[in-house]
Amino acid sequence: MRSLSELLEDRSIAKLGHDLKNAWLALRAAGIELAGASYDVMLASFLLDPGRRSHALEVLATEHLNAALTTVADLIGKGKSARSPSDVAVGVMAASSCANAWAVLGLRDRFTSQPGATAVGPLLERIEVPLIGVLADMEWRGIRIDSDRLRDLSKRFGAELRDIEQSIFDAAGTDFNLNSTQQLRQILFDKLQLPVIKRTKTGPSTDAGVLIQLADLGFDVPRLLLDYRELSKLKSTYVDVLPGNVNPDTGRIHTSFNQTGAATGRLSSSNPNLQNIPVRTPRGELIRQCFVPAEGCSFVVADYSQIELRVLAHLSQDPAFIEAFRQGGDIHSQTAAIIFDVAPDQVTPDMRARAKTINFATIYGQGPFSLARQLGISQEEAKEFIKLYFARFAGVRRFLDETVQNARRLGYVETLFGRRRYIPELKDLNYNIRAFGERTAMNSPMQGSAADLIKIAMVNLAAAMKQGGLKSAMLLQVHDELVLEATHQEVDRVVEITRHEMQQAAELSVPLVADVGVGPNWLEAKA
DNA sequence: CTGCTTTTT
DNA sequence: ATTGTAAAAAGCAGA
Repeated sequence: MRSLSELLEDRSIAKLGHDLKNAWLALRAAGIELAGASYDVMLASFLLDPGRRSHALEVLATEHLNAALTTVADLIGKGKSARSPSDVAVGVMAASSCANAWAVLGLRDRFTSQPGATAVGPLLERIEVPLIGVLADMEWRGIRIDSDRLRDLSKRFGAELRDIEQSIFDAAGTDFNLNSTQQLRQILFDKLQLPVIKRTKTGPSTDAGVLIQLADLGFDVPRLLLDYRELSKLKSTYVDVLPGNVNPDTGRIHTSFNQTGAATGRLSSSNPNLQNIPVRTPRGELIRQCFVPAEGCSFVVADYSQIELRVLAHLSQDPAFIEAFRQGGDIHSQTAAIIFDVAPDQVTPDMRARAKTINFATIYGQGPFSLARQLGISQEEAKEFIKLYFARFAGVRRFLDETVQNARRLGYVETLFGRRRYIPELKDLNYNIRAFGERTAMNSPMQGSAADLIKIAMVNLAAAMKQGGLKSAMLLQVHDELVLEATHQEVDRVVEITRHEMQQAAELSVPLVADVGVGPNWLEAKA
């Protein structure tokens, strides 16, 4: 019989690590299927305090059990000099594994008797632990890409890049490293004497906002550079890298979904990150088109509509907001009609755009200064606008104020389902840190509740598809969106089940709406 | 390794 | 008195 680590090398989808999901995948690679999980120390730690730096077993064991565990890195080394786990003597590995098992049991006892344990229990049992297997299945299945098309894009982007590069050198009158902000500063602000718009800690900023302003003043180098930056980012981060992420055994890309990555309760994705695939620009769309379903399948893409604003409406119980969502239709237009006190059909595109901006500003706890910048109005006007907004949505103002007050008193905020996030910054003596804490306190319940809702939907959807004996499956989660692969036969059923499970994840004071689309690639499936 | 910049929701 | 929008991952330059 072959060792587990040999099997892992065969099927690198199963990554060595100490979380339960990776163990699940490793066992599957070895031909052993777990029936389910009952507890996960890492997830328990995450729910008890999502803000802490590490939830690694050895760190938790040191802290709570005063025990020093041997890590995988201790045994095989790190980075390029790392040896294969199969080189470690069986006895050594066994001893380490036993110590780990002991630590898991000790930590579980510790955690279940801890003060915050009552709040954590249901989240762990009903959401996070059931989600482990769902995510393991998604990672295991992976997603297909059109590598030929990406290589073609790489050539095209490369040629374009060389042209732009030459134009910039001509316009600047000298060659330099376009990727070096230091050299760029010298060209822009010393040689060409362009005005400094904004500073970073280390010198004049050259970020996109600055370049746009300089381009609007009629300067060529910043205009060309914006194009260069977009092209270069997309090529080096996505177009050139994604084909190398294809697993040779499966022909698909297997990302990792991290369940303890974001303090709000959102998932994160890495190796590669498939939650930040471009879409905004025409070139971004070309990249999204390269994500394609298996032969004989279509993508089904389901998006929650305005989930964070709906959560806000529910949590705040603001009557105007709730009524707007119950009416249905475009929420930003509805908001505009309420703020500007006009009939819904009298809302102009500009009014809608302003309403949309301030709706987002509210979700993020944004102040008048940045709202003014975004809307292109004075700070005074922005203050008036915010005043008007909160006069119409007094319930939202009250809710946000109470949330911050309670957070100061209790030290934490909570989502709809009791997921906590501690915010020590609220007590900091530094004004900036405190203001940051206040924004965190306002945003986390909304972002976190939305994360809870889609996780519940995912667990229920996986169960429903299994129940229905469907071959189709979830592939990706992108915060408010699910990407599924459905056989042509099953497409209609998958669309309906997905919509149903997302919309019925919980009963709120406003309807939950999911928009579902079908298509031959990720771009075109998005409704 | 840190800072800057960019990508997504 | 003082900044300035929440949450991530990743590539590149330069020390």
